[in-house]
Amino acid sequence: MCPPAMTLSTPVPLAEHRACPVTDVLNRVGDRWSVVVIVLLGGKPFRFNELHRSIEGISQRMLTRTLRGLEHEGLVSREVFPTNPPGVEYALTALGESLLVPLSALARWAVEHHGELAAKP
Amino acid sequence: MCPPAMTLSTPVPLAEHRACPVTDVLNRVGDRWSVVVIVLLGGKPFRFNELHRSIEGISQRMLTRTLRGLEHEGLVSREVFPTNPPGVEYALTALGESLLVPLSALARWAVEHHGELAAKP
DNA sequence: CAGGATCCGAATGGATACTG
DNA sequence: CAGTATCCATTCGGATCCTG
Repeated sequence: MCPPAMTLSTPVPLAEHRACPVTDVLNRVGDRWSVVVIVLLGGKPFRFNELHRSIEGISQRMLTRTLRGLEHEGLVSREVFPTNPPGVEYALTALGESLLVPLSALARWAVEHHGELAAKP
Repeated sequence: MCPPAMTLSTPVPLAEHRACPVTDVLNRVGDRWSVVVIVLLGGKPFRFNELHRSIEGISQRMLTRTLRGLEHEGLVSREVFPTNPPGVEYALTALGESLLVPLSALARWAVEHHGELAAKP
């Protein structure tokens, strides 16, 4: 399968059938926290605990894992300042910023149509 | 937290602190198959087994569950034709179609920047 | 054809305690 | 401050068998 767009640009690495780009991106960013982090970092760089305080409900472990994941995928950069106590600053990379665009569109849809989705109970 | 956009429109149902709209939407649609199904149905209505054949790798159980979820959230409609053998047709609702728009933007980003994401191994 | 019902392994994610 | 290390519950999702 895979969205129409793919048929335009597909060399397709059949070797080890990787899922289609869309599925792949969602597997990387579609977890519980990644998008939240990206959107926050879209506003300004954050320090670790600053992020921790800003994201309600996230555990320290998950924040670490999420950041490591995003960093490792090239969406977020991590800079260490060897001050005392040490400071670490996270920010979006250029790639991360580019992802922020379509993500913002999705966020807009979310706030606009949020009420129309049926409740879960 | 929650993206800037939220501060513009937030009545906030504090009662039972539901996550922010963005997180909520991602929890509903950010699973393994929902987006794929939505994008496919964006092209035309599908019958059950037609979908099953079109989505490589999905199990019958997951297709059912995904469709039930989307239907129950108001993103997909389900119409039964009491023919013999019976036919069931799935299509996007108006809400589903509206979601397709930002999703397409994300899909476009995916196919364009797919190669830039670092590999996982 | 379009599913419902079970079973089970794998991945996700929270809580907690400890560290340079 | 910015993590790492464990432990454990829940969820996700595939495989398989069965039905109107």
